[in-house]
Amino acid sequence: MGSLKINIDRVFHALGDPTRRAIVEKLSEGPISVSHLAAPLAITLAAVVQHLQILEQSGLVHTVKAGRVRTCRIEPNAFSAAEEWFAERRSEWERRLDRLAEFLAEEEKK
Amino acid sequence: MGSLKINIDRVFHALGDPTRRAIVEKLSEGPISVSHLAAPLAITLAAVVQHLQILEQSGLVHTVKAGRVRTCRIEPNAFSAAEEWFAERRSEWERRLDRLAEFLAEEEKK
DNA sequence: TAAATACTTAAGCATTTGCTTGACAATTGG
DNA sequence: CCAATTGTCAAGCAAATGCTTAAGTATTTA
Repeated sequence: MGSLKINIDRVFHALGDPTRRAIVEKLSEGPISVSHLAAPLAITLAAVVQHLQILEQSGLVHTVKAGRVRTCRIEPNAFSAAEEWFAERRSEWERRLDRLAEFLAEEEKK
Repeated sequence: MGSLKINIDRVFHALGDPTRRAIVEKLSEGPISVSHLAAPLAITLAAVVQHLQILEQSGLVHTVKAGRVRTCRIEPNAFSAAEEWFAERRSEWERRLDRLAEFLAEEEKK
C-alpha cells in the first residue's frame, strides 16, 4: 500500500470551505501552479497557500516544488474516503427502508 | 417537484463539523428525537439544537414536532447533491487521464 | 393541577478561522 | 549580476463558530 492513511475528519473540514472547494474544482481540470490557482481567486497568494496547506494535510491535494514553482494536483484517494462515507450512510438507511417495506408487506398478508 | 432546492455550500459546511456528522450518522439508523440524539453526545441539548438548525437549513435533515417531541430524520436529497459534486470532479479528472492515455498510446505508435 | 419532560431562545464567551500585510527566501531570465 | 518571478513565514485582526448557562414555553403525566 503506497497510499497514506486518510483522516475523514480533515477531509470534510477541508471541503467545508467554499474557497477550498473552488481550488479542488480547479485542480480537477488538471495540475496547476500556486499562482495560477490564486489568479482567479479574489484573495492574496498567501491566503491560497494557507488553504493549500489544509488541503494537503487532509490528503485531498498533493504538491511538488520544482525550482520556484509548486505544482498542485488532486489526490483521488481522499475523495474515495469521503464518497465511501456517503455510501455507508446511504446503505444504512436504504437497508432500514427495505426492512420497513418487508414489514408492511407482511402486515398486508394478514 | 416536491423537493426544496439544495445549497451545496451549506451542505458541505454542515458536514464540515464532526458533531454534525455524528448526528447524521445516528440519523442514518432511523428517525429519533432531539434528546435521544443528544444523550450520547458530551454536549448540552442546546448545542445539539443549534447543530440541528444548521443541518436543517442545509437540507440534510428534516424535523417535525409532535407534542413536545421533535423527531429528526435524514433528507436524502441533500446527500445526493453532495455525492454528485464528487462524481463531477471524479469524471473530470478521469476524462483528463483518459486523454493522457490516448495521447501516450498515439506517441507509442510512432 | 403540580411536577416532570422536552425542547426553545438569548446572551455571553473562548477559540478557531480566513484573511491581510510585510518582510523574507529561492530561482530564473535578461 | 540584477531584477522579476514565485512562493514562504509570521504577526495580527475581525468575524464566525461551537459551546455554555440561564431563563423561558409548551406538553404530558401522576
